[in-house]
Parts: sequence; C-alpha cells; structure tokens
Amino acid sequence: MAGRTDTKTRILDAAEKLFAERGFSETSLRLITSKAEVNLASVNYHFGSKKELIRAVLARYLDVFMPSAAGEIKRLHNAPEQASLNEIFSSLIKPLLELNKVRQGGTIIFLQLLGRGYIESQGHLRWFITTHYGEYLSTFVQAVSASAPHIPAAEMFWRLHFTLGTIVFTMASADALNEIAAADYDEHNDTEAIIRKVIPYMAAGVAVPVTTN
Amino acid sequence: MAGRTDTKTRILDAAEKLFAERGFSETSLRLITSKAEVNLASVNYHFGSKKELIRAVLARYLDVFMPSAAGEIKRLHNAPEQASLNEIFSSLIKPLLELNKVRQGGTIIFLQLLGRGYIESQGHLRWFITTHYGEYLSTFVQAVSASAPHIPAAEMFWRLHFTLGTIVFTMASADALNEIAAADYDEHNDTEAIIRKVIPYMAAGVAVPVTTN
DNA sequence: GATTAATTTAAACGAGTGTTTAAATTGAGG
DNA sequence: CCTCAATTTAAACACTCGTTTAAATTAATC
Repeated sequence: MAGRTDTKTRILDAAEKLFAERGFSETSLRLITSKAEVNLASVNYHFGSKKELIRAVLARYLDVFMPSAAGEIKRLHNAPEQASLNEIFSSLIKPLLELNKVRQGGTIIFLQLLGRGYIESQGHLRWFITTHYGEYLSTFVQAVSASAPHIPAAEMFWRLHFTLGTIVFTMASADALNEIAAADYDEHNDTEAIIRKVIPYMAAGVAVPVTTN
Repeated sequence: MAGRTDTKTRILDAAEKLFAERGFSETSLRLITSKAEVNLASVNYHFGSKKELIRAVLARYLDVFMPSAAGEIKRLHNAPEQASLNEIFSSLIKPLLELNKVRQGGTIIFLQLLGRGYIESQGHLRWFITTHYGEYLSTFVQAVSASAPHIPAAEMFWRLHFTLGTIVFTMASADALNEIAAADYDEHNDTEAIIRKVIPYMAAGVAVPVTTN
C-alpha cells in the first residue's frame, strides 16, 4: 500500500496523542486502532500488550530527549564559569522544542506523557525510566546541585520533584489553562511561551534559602 | 445495628481513601462497597451515580477547608501591615492540618483528591469547584496579588496554577517520594513537613520578578 | 511461480464496569 | 401490633475492556 506509513508507526502516532490527552487507562486500544486505521489485534501483535505499547510510546521520546539534554548539560559544564540555575533549566528548552520537529506537538505531548506516567503508573513506568535513563538523570541532578551548593542534597531531592510537578501538571492542563488565559487576559501562549514562563518560577523556588522554622 | 456507622458515611470514608490512592476511574464501586462493607447498589441509592459520589467526597472536604482558609486570609487582611507571600501561603497550613482532625490522614487525602480531580476530570469537577467555591478562590487570589503587586494579573494567573501543580503533584506521589527520601537520605517526613518544605519554594516562585528575554 | 514466513483480519473470549430492578428486610408512627 | 415508608439485598443487564485465536491475506525467498 503506497503512501501508507508503517502499522507500528501509525499505532505509536495515534497512541501518543490520545495517551497525552486523556491518560493511559482512559484510552482504549479500540480508540487507538480506529484513529490509526489499523486492526485492533495489531497492537498485541506488534507490541505484545498495552503496557509495552505505553513504554514504547515514551521510549520514542526519551531516546531523543535524554541524550540531547545531557549534551546541553555537558556543554554548560565545559564552559569557563559555573552556570546559573536559570541557565541550566533554560538549557533544556532547545532539547524540548526539538521534539516539535520530530513530530507536530511533540514537546507538549512528551511532557504530558511524562506527567501521566508519573501519576497513573503504580511504578512500572517509574522503574522503566530510572533504569533506562538513570545516568542522564543523575548528570542533570549533579549540575543543578553544583549550581545551588547551599541546598542540602535531601532538600534538593524534594525541590527537583517540586519542579517536575510544576511543569508536568502545567502541561497536563495547558490546553484548559490557555483557554482561560485567552478569555480572561487575551493572552495566547504556545508551548514555548509557557515553558519560558515556568522556568524562572522553578529556578527561584529551587534556589531559595532553606528556612528553619 | 449498634456500633455501625451510617451507610452513607461508610461509603464516603472508603471512597475518599481509594480515590486518593488510585484515582477516580481506577477505583470501582465494587471495591469501594466491599471495603465499606455495604451493598453495591447502595452507592446508587444514596448518591445517584459514581460521578455524584466523587463530588460528594470532595464537597465534604471543601465545605470545611474553604471557609476556614478564607477566615485565615481575612485575618491577615485585617492586620496592620501587608502580609508577605510566605505568610499568606503559610496561613493555609492550619486549615489544611485541621483536616487531619476531621478524619485521619485528611490533609493528604484532600490534596490528593484535588490533584486527581484536576488531572482526571474533563471539566465537570473544575466546574463544580469554581461554581461552588469561586468566591473563596478569588479572595485568595486577591490577597496574593496584593502581596506581590509587581506581578501582572495574567502572569499571576499562570504562577498560581504553577503552585497548584507543585503541591498537587507532590502530594499525589508523596508516599513514593517519602519512601525514596527515607532510603536515600534517611529522611522521614509527614504531611506537615512536606507542606512546610513546599511553601518557601512556591512563595519564591510566585514573587520572582518577571523577566523579558 | 511455488513455498514459506510475516502480517492483517474478523470474531470470540472472559473478566470487569456502572447501573437498574424487584423482592426482602428494617425502622418508625399511629 | 400493624402499616407504610426507607433501606438493604441479590441478581441481572448492557456495555467496554485487553487479549487470544485461527483463518485470510500480503510479502519475501528460493
């Protein structure tokens, strides 16, 4: 069949969009396969199970994003002077926006998938990410810690998860928030604009001195 | 039957715990009624539908929390000098922790329910909250805005949703995060400790000057 | 072009879902 | 004590879900 993309790819493309929009368990294989215009059974044929499809959808993004982000971090590390927190977080903008070139809407889809995965899964996705991409994560954590040496490691652990929550929750409700912002403030933000809004917020929060009260 | 609580209450008690732990759609009525030791059909008899049960579960907390929180905000407003962002956010600690007296684990359950509601629902819960408790929300937004007058209203809209994402995501994964923190840093935090960690982070983020780059 | 492997297809399976029904049980009020 | 309403109960309903099966079709190899 000429002009028709791979069945496997058609499934992944349809699945990632629906997963990002409505979550994993809210998205049935029947909905995915009908949007992808492939047979229901082809999911189990090509991926084995729905769980493995979810992992494949995420892996397709992580395999692009993680090395790219790690490269940016290393570039900052080789610079003559210590990078600021804002610079470190901002260095993730390019890798994130490059996902838009991989697939239309790739950036927001990736961030939404990440959030869905963290909130929905009971652990199998968390395990998948940390065991497959753990090395990338630790270089990032190390870079952030070096840039805010006044924050103890345990406190940094919590704050980095705060940032994850911030970005992930924001992206999960980005469409709804954008609608309200457009109606109430006549503001129209794309994914990049939202990312650029959230970075100063996160950087300030991560670096704020620890208070004991 | 002596010593046995109201069927309606038994359902609400069992439902809120399960909803907070695993989400709304992941929790079946059969699981709820078996934990509550009541008949399956009693949910539809007392609440009409699962959707209305979800709203009832949330309302039971919001009816306590919202007036209490609004009272604290007004107390700050009547003080001689302008409250700081830290003070405003901190003023929510007491109303939040009071929920622990209403029911065991009430604080974290409430925050987790809020997060589940915002992420899972396609709007019916958002609508329910804003139409039933909108007045409370705007007094809070007003207090925050007055305390950070250098932040434009549109920017504040986004930043307050950032804070919502921060707290809600953190609480949704609080158990898992606490396990890691205990293993890696020998830290043992209860709900209050986590709230006290997150407030400086949020206050710093909300108040950080808007940069144009 | 025949043979073998890879893929696609339609159909069914078994389990789980929220909801409804009608009968059985319980609790008050007269 | 009897009556009537409120509640509880067991059973069934109609539906959706992920997965499996076996036959049909397509693609590749010799």
